[in-house]
Amino acid sequence: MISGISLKELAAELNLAPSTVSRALNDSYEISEATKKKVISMAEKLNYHANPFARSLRENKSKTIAVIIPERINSFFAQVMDGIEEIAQEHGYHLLVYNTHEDTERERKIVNLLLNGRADAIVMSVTSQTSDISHLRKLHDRGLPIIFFDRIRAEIPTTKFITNDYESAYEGTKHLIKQGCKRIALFTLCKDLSISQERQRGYNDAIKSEGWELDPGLTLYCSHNEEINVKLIEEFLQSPDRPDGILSSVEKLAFATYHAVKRTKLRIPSDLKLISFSNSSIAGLLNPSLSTITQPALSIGNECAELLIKKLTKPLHYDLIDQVVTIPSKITIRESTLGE
Amino acid sequence: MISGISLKELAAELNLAPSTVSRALNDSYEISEATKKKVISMAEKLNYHANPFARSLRENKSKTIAVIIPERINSFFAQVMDGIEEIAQEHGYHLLVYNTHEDTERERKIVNLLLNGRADAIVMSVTSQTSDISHLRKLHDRGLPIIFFDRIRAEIPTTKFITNDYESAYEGTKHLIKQGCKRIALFTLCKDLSISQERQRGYNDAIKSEGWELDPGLTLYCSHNEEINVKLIEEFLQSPDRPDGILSSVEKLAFATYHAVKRTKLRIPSDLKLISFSNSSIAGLLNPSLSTITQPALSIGNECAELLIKKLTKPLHYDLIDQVVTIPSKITIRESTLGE
DNA sequence: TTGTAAGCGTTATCAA
DNA sequence: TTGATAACGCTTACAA
Repeated sequence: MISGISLKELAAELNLAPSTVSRALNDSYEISEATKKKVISMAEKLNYHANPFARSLRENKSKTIAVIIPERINSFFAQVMDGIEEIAQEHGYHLLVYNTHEDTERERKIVNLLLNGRADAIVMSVTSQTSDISHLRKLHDRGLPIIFFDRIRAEIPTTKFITNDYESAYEGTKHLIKQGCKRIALFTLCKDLSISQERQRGYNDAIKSEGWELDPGLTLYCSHNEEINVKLIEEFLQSPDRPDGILSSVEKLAFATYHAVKRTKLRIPSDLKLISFSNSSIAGLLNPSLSTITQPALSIGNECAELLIKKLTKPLHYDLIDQVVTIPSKITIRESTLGE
Repeated sequence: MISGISLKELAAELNLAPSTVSRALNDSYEISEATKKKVISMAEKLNYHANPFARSLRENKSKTIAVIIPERINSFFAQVMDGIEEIAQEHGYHLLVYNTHEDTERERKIVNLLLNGRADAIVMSVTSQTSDISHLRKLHDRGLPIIFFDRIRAEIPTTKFITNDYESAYEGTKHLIKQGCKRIALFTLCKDLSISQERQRGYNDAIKSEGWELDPGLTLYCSHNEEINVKLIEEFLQSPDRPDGILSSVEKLAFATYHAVKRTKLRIPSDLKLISFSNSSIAGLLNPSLSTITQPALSIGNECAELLIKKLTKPLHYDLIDQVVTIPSKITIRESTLGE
């Protein structure tokens, strides 16, 4: 760290007590306008900048929010981050960012790092692998304000922001049915994630609403490895009971599907229709363009930050009550689900 | 911030002096193994975590690096961030992240925020609009270690990491020529950015190497607004002296070109060939798939962080000398530049 | 090998 | 309206 001039030195230069200067800079009512002016102009002249660590130590707060996400190269998480940063910047908060790379061990380490108060609060979306949540519980038990979004853990009693996963998946599946699909598959990452479960429920209920049987073989669990996924999907598409419609619960599985389809003789949408959860701006560029369920990423980020900052600045008036706030997604129909 | 137990309290619990406990926890050679063991186990038992601000204040360093990027929803910057974080985590450094949204005023504010020593160093890529660099100079003059990548400013005497922009643009243009293009356009963001200038030079030299005239009308300066760009490109493609080949110096302009082409009767690659700087994993998914010049984003991030951390931890042995380090890009030929 | 004490740069309490 | 002083939690001379 670079040391500039200190408050004490500034005070000496002004022939004032450090406490007076401190109060003047913090615009205290106890200080005369004349003194304030003098102090401020001298502070500017000498390029004074308050040491944030001394202040944090003294005030017991860091003006910093930690954000933990499972991956960075993902338009949804990137947009949420932008949403959080927008509000944080407005209120003078800084953002400490951590990428877990979908690795629970890494998530645990990062969370433990935050146990020392480096951040005033945490906004996070858990790893798809996370099953043991003792590290999250510890954080919450210590009283550190924490908010979850998208990949939430219901067990931690705090506010969570998600989209209407059930309804979106239901609508998406219904749309595929309306477009003539008879065997609809669900592509997902894992069974454990709450959002995966909700999306699965929405898909299930849409299938059942037609009086159809649920076929467990139509749910494909994918990995985090692009290549493996493409292979997996390709095999699935080559199999005798291949689907004629796919609801992809994750953007990258939709991309993997495009890749896989290229290796087969199938064509989208004639042989296979596809709709996916995705916030990617290039959905419309794919060939054929991809029908999407777009999550309100920016709003989710905004809401997380707003609530958190309210809680931090007015702890008596706001609380992170144990509730799930839902902001609806938007379905955009494009060529990939065009009917015959 | 949440207050846990302090060093003093931990020491009291152990019937030891705070200094002894501090040394034990920091694995000092002065402390006996027996004491160390006792201290560490008690620290764990009582869930002790050193207050980072007290330490920062005392040691005059924050173990934090600030990263400033012009946009987050961009695969290149996201990958660089991942590269920086990888090394930073290894060395126990935290990352403070700021997105300028290509806005110079925002960049200036953020940079001024960092004047107080909140971060030990800065890694940044400037806004494409930045012309006045007094804020950057001030940072550097104060002695804050700063490294630039990609969007660099040569005026600040420090280490910069870039890719071989000139050669890549030259090779890309040459490739278009070899594939039969006669009128090649360059799509770029602005004239001021050093990388834009280098790419322009590469393009220019490739054109001239054929003995062709340089046509200034073939360089298209785009904005940051997607819609405007699509419109601009569409008009360009509809004009009588439309190009038959395009070198796009920015990923998003390639996407905009796909959009624009959709609105015309032109076809890629038969009527128009396209190659672009891009780190997007979906380049191969576009139809036709996009030939790309892929920057070594992860390596750039790694190198930035490694050098910076060396400089921070061993200031006597390493320095951020005024030089530009070049890591080469990789050209991947796909369908968008297929010859007849 | 351990303890004492000072100090990092702030802000808050109390006194003037 | 301003000043003196203590305290936040840590590390490091220096002393024992």
